[in-house]
Amino acid sequence: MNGDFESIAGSKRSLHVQVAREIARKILSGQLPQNSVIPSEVDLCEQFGVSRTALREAVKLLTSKGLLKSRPKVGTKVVERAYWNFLDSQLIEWMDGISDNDEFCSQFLGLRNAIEPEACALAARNATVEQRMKLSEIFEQMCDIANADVFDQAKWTSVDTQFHSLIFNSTGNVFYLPFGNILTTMFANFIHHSSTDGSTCIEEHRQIYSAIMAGNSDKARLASSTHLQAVKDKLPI
Amino acid sequence: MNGDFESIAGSKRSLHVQVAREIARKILSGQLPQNSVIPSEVDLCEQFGVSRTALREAVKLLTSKGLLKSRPKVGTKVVERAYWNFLDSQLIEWMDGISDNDEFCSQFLGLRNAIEPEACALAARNATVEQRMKLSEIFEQMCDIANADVFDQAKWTSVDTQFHSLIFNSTGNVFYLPFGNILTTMFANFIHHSSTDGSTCIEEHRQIYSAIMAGNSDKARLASSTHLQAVKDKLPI
DNA sequence: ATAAGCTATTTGGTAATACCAATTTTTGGG
DNA sequence: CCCAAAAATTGGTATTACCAAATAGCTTAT
Repeated sequence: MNGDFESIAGSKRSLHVQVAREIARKILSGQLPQNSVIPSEVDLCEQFGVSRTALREAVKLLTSKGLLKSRPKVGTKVVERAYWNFLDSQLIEWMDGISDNDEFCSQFLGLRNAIEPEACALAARNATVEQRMKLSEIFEQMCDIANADVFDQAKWTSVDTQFHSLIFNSTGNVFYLPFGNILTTMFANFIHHSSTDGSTCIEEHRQIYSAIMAGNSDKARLASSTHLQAVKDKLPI
Repeated sequence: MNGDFESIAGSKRSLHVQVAREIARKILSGQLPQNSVIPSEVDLCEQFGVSRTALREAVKLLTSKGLLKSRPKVGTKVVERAYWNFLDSQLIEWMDGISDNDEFCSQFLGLRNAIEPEACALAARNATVEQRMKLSEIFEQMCDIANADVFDQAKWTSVDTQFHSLIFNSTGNVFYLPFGNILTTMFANFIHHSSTDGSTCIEEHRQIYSAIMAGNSDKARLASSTHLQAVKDKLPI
């Protein structure tokens, strides 16, 4: 029984996910270089102290995220970074502590900058009646939290996440759907809202909300851009 | 031996991927409804004529793409569509023939519209010297193909894919990397270039290329938007 | 020197078994 | 008759052992 095993077996999640996370972090951190061949299945089984089945499931998981590629006889290789699926929520979670947090959040904002204004514009045009009703409901909650005497950070993050996710879900475009989950993951793991966010952001959100409800896509796009610019100004870099 | 088995065993890809594809397509087409519980592992093993291990690997693969979620005793459930990762290349491939092709391409263009202009702008600012050299090389090839006596559609698609992928890789932002693969997958599976594309598009690509090389991000963004508008005008819807 | 074929290695796939956790059913007391 | 505790059932989790397929690199024969 080696140390690696204990640390893995003690945790909660299913075994192969834990093994996958360990390997993923070694890849993401560069400890296992791109194009290098990782140890054979049996070696890794010994190293992690798990069965071959569990390890194989882990390798399959990483293969599906574009981190590994297996071939008989050759072994399992780390594929080039260009093929890693950074738009996978689980992979994003695994990034925790790997790269500089501020830089990572800044890059994510670079993605939001492209996606969200357009998503808001599409939502203004395509949101269903049910989605508009739900958005109203969520916005009401945002107001309540922003106007409360004591600012509840956890609640704000939750509602903020729901607000932006619902917009992605209201675009009527399947390719925008995943961004809701990515945003949720980022908010939950990397982005820490300050206590002043509620009061200052509520007007920006109101602009987005009103434009979408009014079906004014240009105004929605603009309001989203403005909001993201404000978010950017708060970032350390 | 039932029919399902034969059709799967005869194919090329690894077994669990084939099983995963079968199940995925049933989910994507709505044949297995959202939130429904799929048959138990042993039942599915019989149905597909594969071992429990192979089926489990398939389920794991689909879980990682957000299509399924397993819990002991409860069984394996199809999760809601909002959680499906439509930004996964393999999932996109599996969509073939499921939804209306023109509509699907149109929606994809809706994504490109958001992402690519910003990617071009970032690339203009952040591309390394090596990346700029590589982009030059690719653009040269585009010109050659466009100016050739007979238009080679396969070559054009290949080079066009490389051109756009390289731009995503040159943004210096990890969240833009996966779009290169998504675009490659879409070009290979869904988007069919007409023979007139080469001659008409080359000037648009030149605008993008020049702006990036000149480090003019605003011009790059605009050139990309113009190009995508031209692409849109060619779509049937 | 070269091409055909062999061999060892590494992943791919199957089957049997034990285990654990959640739900459902049974059972027994009030 | 009701309710709660305990037992059986069910379905995913994990391990083990074994065989098949693929292939890089060596060997051997021409």
